[in-house]
Amino acid sequence: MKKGPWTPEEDELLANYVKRREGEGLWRTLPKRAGLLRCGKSCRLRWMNYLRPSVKRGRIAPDEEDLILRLHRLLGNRWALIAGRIPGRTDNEIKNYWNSHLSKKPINQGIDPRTHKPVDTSPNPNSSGTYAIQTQASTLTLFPKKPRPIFSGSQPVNGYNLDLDRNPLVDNSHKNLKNSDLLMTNLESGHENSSNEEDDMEFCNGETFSSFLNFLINENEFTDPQQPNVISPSILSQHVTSSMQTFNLGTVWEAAPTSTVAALEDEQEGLDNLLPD
DNA sequence: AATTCAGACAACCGCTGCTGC
DNA sequence: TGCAGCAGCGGTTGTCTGAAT
Repeated sequence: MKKGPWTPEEDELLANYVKRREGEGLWRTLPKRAGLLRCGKSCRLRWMNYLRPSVKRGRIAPDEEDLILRLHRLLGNRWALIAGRIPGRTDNEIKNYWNSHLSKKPINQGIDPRTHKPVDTSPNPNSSGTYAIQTQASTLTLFPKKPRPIFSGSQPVNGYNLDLDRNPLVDNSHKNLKNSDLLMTNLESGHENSSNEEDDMEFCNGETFSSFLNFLINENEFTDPQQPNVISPSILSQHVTSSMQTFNLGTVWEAAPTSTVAALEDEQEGLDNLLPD
């Protein structure tokens, strides 16, 4: 089994085979059929990241860079999802570009590239829990009208512990969702837990998710002009309400009342435990 | 000219989730 | 319900190339 860089001859063998024969898929048996001394995984990666006709070569344009930054702020290191929004770019390419270029930009601006929030190493006695609001859109406060547990156990998202049983951002008495990642996950999956017979929720499809993501990318609509790094709950709740109408999200989501957001801001204690080392 | 170093990118590896049996 | 096979994902490592010394 050969490893390392691909030769032009190997590229030609693989590309010709995929184009002329069976297309993508059946990667495990493809190398033997195509006459390649590579593992199927390597063939798939080479095709997806380099040989596929739709792959765009060349430098990342400024508008693409801006889009990557915005999507990363929303989605974290979910490179495949980000790549899906940028035509011709692969997850590997975006990941590499982020690690070698973009991750340094926020640092230079005093922003943590992982959380997209200001780096503040000094203790802040006046933080009063607003840290929760400043941890990017991940604190977007949304929950179903008919609350129910969807996730259990620990699930690190963007470097934060989202253990629903211990996470002070989660109102466990109501099992409300208070994280856009959870929202995203449910939007993407179409919500697999909707088999409950008393379930009258309508979960959106991928197209709706795509539209909703487009909507979220326009970050300026969510931010307070006086605090550009802070998602404004009031502005957000207005837009979430409108998004329910615009994207036909049905009765699934409603914005948290302002009082809930205020209550969150009082839950400073224990937040430090959520921070990554 | 030779060597070292850092950046960019390609490729690998381990893991997860999905699907079919 | 459990298992195996598979595709896909994200973190990590390897390789190449050009600049600096």
